[in-house]
Amino acid sequence: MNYWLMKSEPDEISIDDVLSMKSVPWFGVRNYQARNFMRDAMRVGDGVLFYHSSCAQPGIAGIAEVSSTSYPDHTQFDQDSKYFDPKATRENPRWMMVDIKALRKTRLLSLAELRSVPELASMLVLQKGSRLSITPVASHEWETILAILDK
DNA sequence: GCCAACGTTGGC
DNA sequence: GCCAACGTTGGC
Repeated sequence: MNYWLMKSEPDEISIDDVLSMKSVPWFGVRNYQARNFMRDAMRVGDGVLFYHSSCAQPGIAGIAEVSSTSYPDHTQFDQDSKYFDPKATRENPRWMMVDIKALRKTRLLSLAELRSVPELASMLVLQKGSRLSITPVASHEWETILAILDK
């Protein structure tokens, strides 16, 4: 079992939005590293820290899980989508996605608070210049965060 | 809105 | 394969 942190702009999809649905297809990822994580490493049941980014209060907003293996992101074929990719074909899809299922909303564990916890200093999302929308989370980081949230 | 940091593109 | 130019991310 692996753990992940996945960023979402709450203006687009917030933890409340995801909670209101059984599962959501994580379309629109257009970064190879992030795609490779979904395609090669994600398994059904993997834990997900749902992170709100590009907003007034960035931070972890909920807990989710991976609910499907990867499959082609249909928006790459849709000319009307902002995620359309003219170089992608149905025979050779370039972008993949998984489904995500929200488990619960948490209190907002802010970026500032994450930075204040020494055990979490290794988190990829906290590294300088980190922009990846999907990053692996070490099991000790996952457990530390759950312990903080359950306190 | 600013801007540092990063990823991608494309000419050579 | 190099690398400058460009576009994007995302905190502040």
